[in-house]
Amino acid sequence: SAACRPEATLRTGEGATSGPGVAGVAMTTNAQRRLCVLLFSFRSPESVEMDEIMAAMVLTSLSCSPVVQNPPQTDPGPGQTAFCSVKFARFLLSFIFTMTCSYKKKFEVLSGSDQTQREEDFYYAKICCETIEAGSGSAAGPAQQTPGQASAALLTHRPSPLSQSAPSSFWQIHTEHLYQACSPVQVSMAPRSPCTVSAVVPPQMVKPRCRSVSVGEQWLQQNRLQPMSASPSRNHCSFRKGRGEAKKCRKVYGVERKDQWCTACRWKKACQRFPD
DNA sequence: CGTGCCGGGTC
DNA sequence: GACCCGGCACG
Ligand SMILES: [Zn+2]
Repeated sequence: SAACRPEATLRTGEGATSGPGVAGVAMTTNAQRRLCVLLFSFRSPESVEMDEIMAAMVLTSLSCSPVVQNPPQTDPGPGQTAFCSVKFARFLLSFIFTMTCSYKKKFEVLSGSDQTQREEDFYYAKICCETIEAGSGSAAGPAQQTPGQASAALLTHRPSPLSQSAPSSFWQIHTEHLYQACSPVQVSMAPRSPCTVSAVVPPQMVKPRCRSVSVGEQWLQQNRLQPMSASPSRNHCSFRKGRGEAKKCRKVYGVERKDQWCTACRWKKACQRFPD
């Protein structure tokens, strides 16, 4: 019922990603809001402008989802939390897409099939968030396999004392390539919530391939310890104007569609739709 | 040079 | 308040 409802169904391009365009991204969140599912497929980008808009929307809804929010453990303040979640969401998206891209490429090489024309292949990524219990750090086992699916990657990220800005929770990203099924495929979500997402997958038979990567490594690399150079302020988050690398309304919508910018951007103020 | 946006306007 | 813009700091 209302246990799970799609938060966004959209198309996105290379905006928040790198590599080939991404068409059709659907996102759902379960009742406990601990699990998030991205369903997407690839294709060659056509309308780059539209794609970038949608990519920004995916980012927004993903970063707003409690799956990516920082659990109220250390409570670093509202501003910092928002910053971290947006940044982490951006990182998750690009990581998932690039990883799926490389998997897709590798599969094409191995199978010898040119799949550039195949834009109906659907992939999906489960993003699980389990708050860490004191002591036992072992999370529930990998997501159960469903007929018609093969594991493309199983990613995990565990918090380390070095990762200050990373959410202090257990992360499990499970991306899968859907094939073999001819008609609507059911994607099961959390065991408790009876939420399902259906997608039409082309009839096709290929052999599955597995690989696993660690998302924690890259996250830590990209968010190395803050330089913390001679800074007069003793406040926690006092990084200066480092021009946060985020697509703002101007770059997303373009100057010609200025009427779609948020009011802050229209008034040359700090963007409030895509904050850093 | 394009972009983000602070400070400082006007109505 | 809403709205506009010069000018500067980034990359
Ligand atoms: Zn804006």
